[in-house]
Amino acid sequence: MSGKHSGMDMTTLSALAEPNRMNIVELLRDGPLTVNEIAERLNMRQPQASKHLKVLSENGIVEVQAEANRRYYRLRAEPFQALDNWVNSFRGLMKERFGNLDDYLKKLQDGDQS
Amino acid sequence: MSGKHSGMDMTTLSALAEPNRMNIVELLRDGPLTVNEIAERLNMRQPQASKHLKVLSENGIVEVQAEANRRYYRLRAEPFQALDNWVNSFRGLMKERFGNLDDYLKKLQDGDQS
DNA sequence: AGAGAATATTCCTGTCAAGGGATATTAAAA
DNA sequence: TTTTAATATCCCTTGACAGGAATATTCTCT
Repeated sequence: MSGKHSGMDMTTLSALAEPNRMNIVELLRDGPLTVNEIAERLNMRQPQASKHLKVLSENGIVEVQAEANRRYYRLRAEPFQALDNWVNSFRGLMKERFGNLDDYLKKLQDGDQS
Repeated sequence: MSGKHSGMDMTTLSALAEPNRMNIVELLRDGPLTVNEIAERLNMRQPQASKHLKVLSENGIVEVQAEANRRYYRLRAEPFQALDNWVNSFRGLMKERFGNLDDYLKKLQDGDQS
């Protein structure tokens, strides 16, 4: 064998690569929401919302908390930790190669909070 | 309108979500390589390597440097910076919500330098 | 138990992207 | 200019996946 694609979980990336799912993730930044709330705010139909949430769920990006009739979906930390860790493993390489990465990052993280 | 999927470029994610392309990215960690070298080390055929490199190129993940007959592909910093920035924008949220994110991250980034 | 809300699942269909193979392009060397 | 190496592109087929619509499931409340 010859192609071991690092520790980064591919399914996390492909799950996030779908626009609607990305929208869901962005939406859940502000806290847990039910399926209908999600579907409504992103104006997609409920079944599609459920399907996308299922994918996100299967990849550990969200978790469910059943409460009466509703199901609250919330973000989970692990996949973001893993992603952060993976991206940061490139930092050393890029720092020497491009130099100003550190400053660039610091500027972005400080100023840009849209 | 209602679903603006943040500042994170979706194409970067979908480009990285493909196993072969992820392998290429991992391979290019150690420095620029030609198409044939890449194809060879990942035992894929040259045309597929070229195609994947084209996708990575179109998304700014790699850049080309022509040298005589060969074309050296190397990683670019920007997409990783953007990704890092995006992931870090979740950090605050997760820190309060999960508490131990900071320590977890610090541990990972310190120990794991494979 | 029956009605109704909230959510999940199934089936179908269309689209898009990846691999295979052949071939076109570009540049170097003879 | 013909050959040869390196790389890119084209066509075709196939598989994965997302949306649409209908339906099944689960829970709550009366």
